[in-house]
Amino acid sequence: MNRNSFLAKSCQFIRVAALEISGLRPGLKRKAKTTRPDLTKAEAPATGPGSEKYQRILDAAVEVIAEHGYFSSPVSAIAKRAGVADGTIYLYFKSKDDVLRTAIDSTFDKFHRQVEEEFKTLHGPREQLEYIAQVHLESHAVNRSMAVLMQTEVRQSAKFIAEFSHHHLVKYIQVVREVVRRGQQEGIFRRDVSDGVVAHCMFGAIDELLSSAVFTGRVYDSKATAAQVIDVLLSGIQAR
Amino acid sequence: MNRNSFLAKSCQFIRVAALEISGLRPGLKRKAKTTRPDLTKAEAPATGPGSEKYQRILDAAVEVIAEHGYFSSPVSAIAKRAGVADGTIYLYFKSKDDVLRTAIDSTFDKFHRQVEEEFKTLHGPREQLEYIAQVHLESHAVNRSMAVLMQTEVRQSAKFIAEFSHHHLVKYIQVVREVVRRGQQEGIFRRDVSDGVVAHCMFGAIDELLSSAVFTGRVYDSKATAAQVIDVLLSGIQAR
DNA sequence: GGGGTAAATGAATCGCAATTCATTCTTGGC
DNA sequence: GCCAAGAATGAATTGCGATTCATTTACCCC
Repeated sequence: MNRNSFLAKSCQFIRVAALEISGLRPGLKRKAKTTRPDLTKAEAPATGPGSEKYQRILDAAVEVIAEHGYFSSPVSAIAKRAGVADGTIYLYFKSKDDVLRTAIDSTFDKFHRQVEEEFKTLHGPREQLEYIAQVHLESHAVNRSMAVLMQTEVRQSAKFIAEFSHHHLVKYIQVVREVVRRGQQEGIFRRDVSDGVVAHCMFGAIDELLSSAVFTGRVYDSKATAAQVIDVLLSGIQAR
Repeated sequence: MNRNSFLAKSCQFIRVAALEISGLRPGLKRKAKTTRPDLTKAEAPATGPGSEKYQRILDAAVEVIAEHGYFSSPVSAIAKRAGVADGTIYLYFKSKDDVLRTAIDSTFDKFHRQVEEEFKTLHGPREQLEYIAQVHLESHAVNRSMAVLMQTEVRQSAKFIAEFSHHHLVKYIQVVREVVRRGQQEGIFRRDVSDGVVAHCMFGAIDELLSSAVFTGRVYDSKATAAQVIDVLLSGIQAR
């Protein structure tokens, strides 16, 4: 058996077909004529991180890789889904690795920025933990493909993924630990359990809920579920 | 960059060298002469699941895949680690997939048998949950490579892995849910949280602790950690 | 010690897929 | 309309790696 025989080979034509119809395939696009002239590298450069094609490739990569996994997703499949030629991807990214890395990085960055922003107005350990849990659980609804990717590829042992994505996870845990520690100092959380253990428990519990939702395709009410998880966890760690 | 450039190419010679020295390499083995005659297919058939070589290949596969990941582990690397020729692997297994599948299956089976056995004498929801948590956390110490494998490959999106390993996870969750439900009926656990949410939280929390231990290489006291996790969880779900 | 059987070997096959690059298209200025 | 310059293309290159199979080796029985 060769290594791709377990790949579902279909399903991709749908989106490509959609692109064809909407006239976004290169060589067919005509309507974009007005978008470039008026903004001179201030907004959307032709090439580079800001361009529309750059984003399209990233999105396509996330979708394809979520469906088939990194190693079972040929660059050609990503290119096809994005509606560009294989070689075009290398005008925007250094390598196949680089596409995945970029996608994951930007998602984590967005998460951290969001949390950081909210923390400015949201004090109180309990509320902060609730907020994190909720955003984490909501990621499913925000971008299902990305959620799948996070559940599957981020834990890969492939060195290049493991190394850089580890930083992001550590950062998440770090944030939760600090909140927990502060709660302990303020006397609202019990002090006889390690903040590290609590942080990992929280991350793990939420991640597993998300994971199960992702794999079974089940949909849930992220607010209600987050509330339950946090309720159990906080009841478990509140000072008596 | 080609797809294996991130592979560490070394480290493998150590075990192979050990095999060479101990004379286990085929063509060098002489001492095994007495082991076969006296047991006529009752104990260790030459080929087949019981044989020593079969097990050696499985172990080698687990180690190599834990180090490099499934898709970055050529069959030739597994063969080398096991001290057999590439082709030999296909005398014992249908394909590369089959080797991994077998390894994972047997580990899960062992876990479930162990839990089932212990449940015969261990009644009481609290004790049962504690036991599961402990065995789960101990898996790290029992076989580190296998623990790494479980953390990395089982969650792969590669269809052939996802499909069959999903059953095992579902079974784990099922067992925990039943214990929780019984606890709720007996009135020791609160009834306003879903048994499913609790089960996923427990699995997720433990799995994440394990995962972090596996990735950071940190060692911990599995009994003490299990106690903390279960303490938090049970405090969180105990009836008030 | 010879012959048959089973096990093991590893070089050769065959197909796939990352990356490159010579060629073609597009565009904006003249 | 014509001409660079920059984008985009996709066929060709290249190398890897799963699997096969003709050949070799080990072992047993007579």
